[in-house]
Amino acid sequence: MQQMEQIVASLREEGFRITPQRMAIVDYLLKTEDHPSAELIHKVIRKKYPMVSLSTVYKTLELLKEKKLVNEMDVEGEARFDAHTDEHINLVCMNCGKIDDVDEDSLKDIQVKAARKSKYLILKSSFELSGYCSDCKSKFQA
Amino acid sequence: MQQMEQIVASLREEGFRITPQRMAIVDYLLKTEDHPSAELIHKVIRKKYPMVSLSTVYKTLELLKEKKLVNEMDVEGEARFDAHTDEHINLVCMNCGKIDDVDEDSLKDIQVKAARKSKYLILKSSFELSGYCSDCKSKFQA
DNA sequence: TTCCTTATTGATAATAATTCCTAATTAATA
DNA sequence: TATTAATTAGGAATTATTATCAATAAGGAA
Repeated sequence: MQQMEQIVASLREEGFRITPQRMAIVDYLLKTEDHPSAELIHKVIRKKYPMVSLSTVYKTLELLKEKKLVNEMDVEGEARFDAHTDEHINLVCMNCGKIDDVDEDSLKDIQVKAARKSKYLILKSSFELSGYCSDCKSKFQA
Repeated sequence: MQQMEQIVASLREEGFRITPQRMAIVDYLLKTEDHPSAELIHKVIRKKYPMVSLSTVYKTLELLKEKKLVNEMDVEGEARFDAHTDEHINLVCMNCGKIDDVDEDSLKDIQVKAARKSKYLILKSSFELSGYCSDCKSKFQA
């Protein structure tokens, strides 16, 4: 679990400016358990900080992604973001769109094995399972 | 490794028609080791069968996806397709865009564990590692 | 603090992947 | 072969994302 100060330090260190817009986006991403889209981040943040534009949200997410401070994932053609950057599995509900995280230590081993077999230099990982969450599952068993 | 006949049978069984367009797309996906985009599938297929439109490619891929005859994955905002539906890890080269598959038996276990922990009903899985392939890797070590 | 430089922002235009629309076509069945 | 409902072609529409660029403001220097 990373903290605001770490992220701010990491950006400042490389000469990036700490703006209220960036703070707001990072703050929201750290506090939420969701995996929001750029659009949703924009919508939520505007309630508190009306002076944040959608293009700034996109640019900030791109920066955070590059610095590996957030992960990006794709759900049905839409990018979703997550500041929880430890190795984990994303569970995507195909009905309600919710995303849950599941910690799983063995992912690291798999990554190492795959790197060895393939001779790739691995920089990013994404483990995703899709289906129906416990709530939605019941609707399909009626 | 699935065969053409299986796919054709599986579609016909559910009342879907076997059209030359669908055959061409399935045929190409079964023969290639690549993980082509809709655009590329269209381009390649038109050489042999000029009467296939891009929207048909999209619709056919959607159908094949629904019937779980191909998997879809996302590479930098572009959908890529793969008729190799066994459990495996996709290795995506962030430099040349190549995608390799690595078989890994332990994925099934992980899937079962995650389903148990989360109470999700798992329908689809996607294990993806990104980095540099062995060819591109060397360019970054000069 | 005040000024300066330049990264960052906001508004909108541009782009590109995908989906939608619908008349024309055709695979499958009798 | 005739029938008909599924499928297709092609272009328009949609939509998430990126690009553009003048205006603004963060951070360093004086």
